[in-house]
Amino acid sequence: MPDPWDNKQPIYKQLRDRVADLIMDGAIAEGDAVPSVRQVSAEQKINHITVAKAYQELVDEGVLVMRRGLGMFVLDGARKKLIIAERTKFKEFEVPALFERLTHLGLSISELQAALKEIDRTKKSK
Amino acid sequence: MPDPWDNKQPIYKQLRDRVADLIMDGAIAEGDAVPSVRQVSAEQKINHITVAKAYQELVDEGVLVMRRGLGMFVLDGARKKLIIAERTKFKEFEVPALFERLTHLGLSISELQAALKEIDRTKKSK
DNA sequence: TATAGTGTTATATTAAACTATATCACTATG
DNA sequence: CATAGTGATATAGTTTAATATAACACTATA
Repeated sequence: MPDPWDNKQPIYKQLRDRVADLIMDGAIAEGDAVPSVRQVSAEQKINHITVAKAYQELVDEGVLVMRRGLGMFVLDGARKKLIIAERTKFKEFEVPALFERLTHLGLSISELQAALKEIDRTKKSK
Repeated sequence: MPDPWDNKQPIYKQLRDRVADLIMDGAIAEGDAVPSVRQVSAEQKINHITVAKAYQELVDEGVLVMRRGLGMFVLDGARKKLIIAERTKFKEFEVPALFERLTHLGLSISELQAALKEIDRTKKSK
């Protein structure tokens, strides 16, 4: 398997997004510890400072809290908070950008809808 | 007005996308010259090498051609070629990523559709 | 009280993107 | 043929991201 990182965004940003997704999905529950900096660093073969930088972003967002000597933990209420914040980002920036993209490509909203439903069917049937 | 560049992608990539959009929209017609490297460099206050790098990508894609001493020109058939290539990128990569994004945010395809139509109505009524 | 596991900090190095300045080769036009 | 407008090239410097290596401070536990 090739590296799971693309070069369109810094690794620490991608890692932050990944952890945020896991929290929003409930795969990492509130109160739980997030995988340790050293563990992620070793498993993903990336520098521990890169991992710490990703976690620090989530600390700044009020999603994670650091307990000295213990690790980083998901705060209570973090899941809802994250989803609200990400939905706002989505509607404010990503949806308008998507609309522009459709316009330039000469594609309709219906065509996008069809493509999304196609993926939905594919996922459900496995 | 702040800088029209975001920091999520290198400037030369963003510039390449902008020019590609102009060509797909027909704002720059086939056979026309694209704004000169020096002109863009001066207007946007970015280095000329950054501009040349953006244009070079479009040359490599078979969209632009360089005529020594004259400038860079949009090739015949480039518009259609670009639209086909960009639509492929869209369906192969962007739509699946969008589907995942919706899943993580707990949003439905219908909700996205509604948000897009809202933008559509806003744009049409101006 | 060692030991191992947390996150943090410090130093040095590499690579990519971007910048500033200057110069070169080619083309059309006065 | 001089001039101004093309893109390309060369040199050197800054910034950001990421790396490698080492050491530090704190916490739980054997």
